[in-house]
Amino acid sequence: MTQHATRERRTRSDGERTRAAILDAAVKLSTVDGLEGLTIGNLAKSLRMSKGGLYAHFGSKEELQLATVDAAAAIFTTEVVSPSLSAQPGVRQLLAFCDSYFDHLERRTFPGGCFFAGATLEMGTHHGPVQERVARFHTGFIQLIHQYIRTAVDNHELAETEDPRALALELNGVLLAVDTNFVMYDDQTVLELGRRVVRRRLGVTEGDS
Amino acid sequence: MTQHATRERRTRSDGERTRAAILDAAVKLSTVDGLEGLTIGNLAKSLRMSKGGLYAHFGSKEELQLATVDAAAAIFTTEVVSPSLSAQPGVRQLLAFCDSYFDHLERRTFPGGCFFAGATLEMGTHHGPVQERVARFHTGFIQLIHQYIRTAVDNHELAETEDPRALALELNGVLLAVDTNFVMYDDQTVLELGRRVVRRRLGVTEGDS
DNA sequence: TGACAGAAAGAACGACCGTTCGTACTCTTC
DNA sequence: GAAGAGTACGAACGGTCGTTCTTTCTGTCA
Repeated sequence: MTQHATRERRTRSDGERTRAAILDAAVKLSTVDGLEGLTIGNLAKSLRMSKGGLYAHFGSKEELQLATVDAAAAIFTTEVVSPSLSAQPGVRQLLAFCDSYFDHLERRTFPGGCFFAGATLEMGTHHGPVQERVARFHTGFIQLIHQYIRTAVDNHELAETEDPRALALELNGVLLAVDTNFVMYDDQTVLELGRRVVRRRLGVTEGDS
Repeated sequence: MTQHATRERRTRSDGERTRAAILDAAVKLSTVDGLEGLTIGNLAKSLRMSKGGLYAHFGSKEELQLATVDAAAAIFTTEVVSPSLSAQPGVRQLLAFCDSYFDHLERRTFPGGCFFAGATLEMGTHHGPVQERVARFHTGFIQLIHQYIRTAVDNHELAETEDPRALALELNGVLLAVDTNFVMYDDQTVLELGRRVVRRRLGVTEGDS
């Protein structure tokens, strides 16, 4: 029995670099035009390469979309989830999550605002593998928020009557509303408003890190 | 000087009926595929008419999109705004607005969830006449919420320290989060959760109409 | 009733869509 | 350095996009 029983595709170092560049452009383009509005032609043009060349890395548009979701998830994890994980358990983690979210909007990580705000709404009614991938990530980060809230309740930082599901919905809502307003009106002040609203809701007094 | 100095296009009664049918289908299709994802071919097919026939009513896709936004705005006004206008001034109007919003989601007025939640996010980065039309409507209903809040503060139903802009952002956020979850997971229970959250935030006790 | 204009069909246009293919180049490995 | 596989190009495919045009039909009104 040979060691190539299941033939694995070995990628070359230059190919790996190109693939990363493609996904970087794909994530950015899809926050502007949506995951469905993302086209091979536009993507190729923005990278100054041929459409055929793209198919050396992705066998179909759906594969490209799936990889784009994963790439966006990785960026979101680095910029928003990770900072919250390394904060003090409880309310500080909730605060870090929301603040990091506003920060990643402010520094315009994605030119079209939050990738997942757009993707969840866009793919909500488009059932299939791409929707499932988006939903799985969305579910994951909502559950993370739930966990932060339960910890905060256990730590007596939040009232025992606090319903994790309700508070998570409220926080998720503030993030969505801030994103929508920021993108539509290019309004910087809504970021500060969001930070204030979150602090007030979590009972965090000014001066806390 | 003749009475036809500026030639006005007079629509026939059957044409008016068709136009309404087109817009009805266009609104529904665009909540699923987006305003950009809406195509003349799909629209014609769903109406069992020809693409050419559509151009008797709309000279371009942009005209169609603008008319679609207006048609959606009219439906939204009827189903969500009007019920709130006829409620008692103050908190009851805020409550009526949110409740009517959840109701219009629940009865699936639009198959893809809230038209404007999708349209604002989709058109946010697509500058042009269509975005302006969407933005104008969005601005209008946010300002209506502001007004409701100010009235509620004047009526001492809400604390004087309440910041209208902040509360409007919170309520807008809850609506957006409920819509997103409802569309993505087809989850009925999130509607009831949204109703509870809004009531708690507005300090409305159970039993109020 | 006849004339006119609106409504609708259907064919056709160039452009772009996702995808496939044959070919040439180049990085990696023996 | 030769072999082989990954990388990339560019042309081409059928299909759909938005749009235009010509033609036929029909509601409206003098």
